[in-house]
Amino acid sequence: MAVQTSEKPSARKRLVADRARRTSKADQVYTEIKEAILSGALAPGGAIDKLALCAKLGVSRFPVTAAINRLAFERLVVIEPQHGSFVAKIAANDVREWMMIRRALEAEIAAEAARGLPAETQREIERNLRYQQAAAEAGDVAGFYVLDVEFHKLIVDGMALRHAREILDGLRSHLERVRRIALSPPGRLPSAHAEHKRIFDAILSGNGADAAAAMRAHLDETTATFERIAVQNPENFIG
Amino acid sequence: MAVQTSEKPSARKRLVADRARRTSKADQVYTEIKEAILSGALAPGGAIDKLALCAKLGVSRFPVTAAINRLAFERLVVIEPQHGSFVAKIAANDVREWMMIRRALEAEIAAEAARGLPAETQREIERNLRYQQAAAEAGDVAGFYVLDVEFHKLIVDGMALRHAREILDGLRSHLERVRRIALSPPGRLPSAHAEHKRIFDAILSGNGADAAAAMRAHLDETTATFERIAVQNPENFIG
DNA sequence: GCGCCTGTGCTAGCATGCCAGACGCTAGAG
DNA sequence: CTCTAGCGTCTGGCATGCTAGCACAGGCGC
Repeated sequence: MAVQTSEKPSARKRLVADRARRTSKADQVYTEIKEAILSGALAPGGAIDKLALCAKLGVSRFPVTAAINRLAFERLVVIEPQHGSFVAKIAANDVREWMMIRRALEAEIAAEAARGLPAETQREIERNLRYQQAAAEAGDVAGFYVLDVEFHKLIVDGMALRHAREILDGLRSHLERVRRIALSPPGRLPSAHAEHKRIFDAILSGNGADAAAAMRAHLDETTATFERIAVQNPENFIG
Repeated sequence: MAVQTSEKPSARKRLVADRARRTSKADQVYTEIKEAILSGALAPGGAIDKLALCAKLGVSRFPVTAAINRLAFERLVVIEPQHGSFVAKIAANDVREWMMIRRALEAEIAAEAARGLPAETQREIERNLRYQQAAAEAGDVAGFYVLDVEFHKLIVDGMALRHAREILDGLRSHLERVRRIALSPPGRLPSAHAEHKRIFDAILSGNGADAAAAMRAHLDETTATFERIAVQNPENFIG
């Protein structure tokens, strides 16, 4: 089926940089499935039909298998040999542990940031905080969430912490599934914005302990929100 | 043809648990290569010859490709499409970041442990500390290292933190490569044992802040050791 | 009527063959 | 002598066919 219309090999230019940019089919399938899991289109515990995916995406089983293996590695899917692949379920205990890890890491990073954050990053965070305020005042929950995620990423990226960034992204991808179940109440927005501002001010003041404490307080609030979601939607959780 | 004397179908017991125990060829290859990388048999920057591995392990390219993909996912190897697969190099900056993440996580866990560690775990740690003392007095660097790793794992496992355990194992696998380059000087052993004991005592005392501080102090010392290794063996590092 | 056994339809795991891209060497042109 | 174009060879990416193991259901013996 899949009619491979191979284009002309025209340009013989050696673009080594393209190697990084190049996106394999396996990558595309990976992104596709991950998106579906995070958005909830594939429900926790649901089976993943490889052949249907092959047909839908017009690729062979190889890229699909590779993608699912990668997702299994980051614990978003569970592979049962000779049986099937399933979207991982969410345990309430896991949510607590993920948030504990986030708290430990981000508090440490906030303390580190207090010892010096690039000026460029500072400007970006200031802009982000202004947008947060606007979104909070408008009651734009979805918009605020995007800014919220960006705020946390800006600090990590500003400190050029590649590995911490990857770990936190992995945690967030799990937590994102929980958040999808129920958005925070609009009333939470102004306080979240205030907490973010407190973190940023502490970082600017150069007091690492204060910055860490502010980050801890903020993430403890977030954890409480997740707990509420779990309590109010027990059908989506195990344990 | 080949009369497969299928054993007695007797045992009809469905051992679902076996599914988890089952080890695929890809798993075996993965373990094999990872071991080679961590032990230094495959040097940083070195090329990985897939076909040689296929021949050596008597499998086709499929399990090897899957294994290398997994290793690339945890950043132990780098795949350059249409070019080759190489053992990841070690950057001095990465070592600092890995240790920062360890410090943040393990300090948090120590604080958590101070709020209550299972009695069984306490006994195991006490035993471990006695062995540490013996190894330190005997100047058994290699033996002490095994106990050192076990000490840190015991605390995490005692708190039943699966995800933190995985993250820390991943970090340790990277750091293990650095440590292989140069073992700690024997003179470090008694102080390391003393630091471990201080951590454990703080945990038992129930003071979370003390436990976290003790863990931080210990890991800062360890970081200093890594820094020395990097300075004394610049040829093994980039950046 | 009940339970074990076997057949059937699924799955993931694996082997293999082919393709396209990236290097490196060499030969030929300037 | 130098530079470049081209070809050979190596690599990873992908498609596809086959194997083995699990689950479930229906048939056979009891």
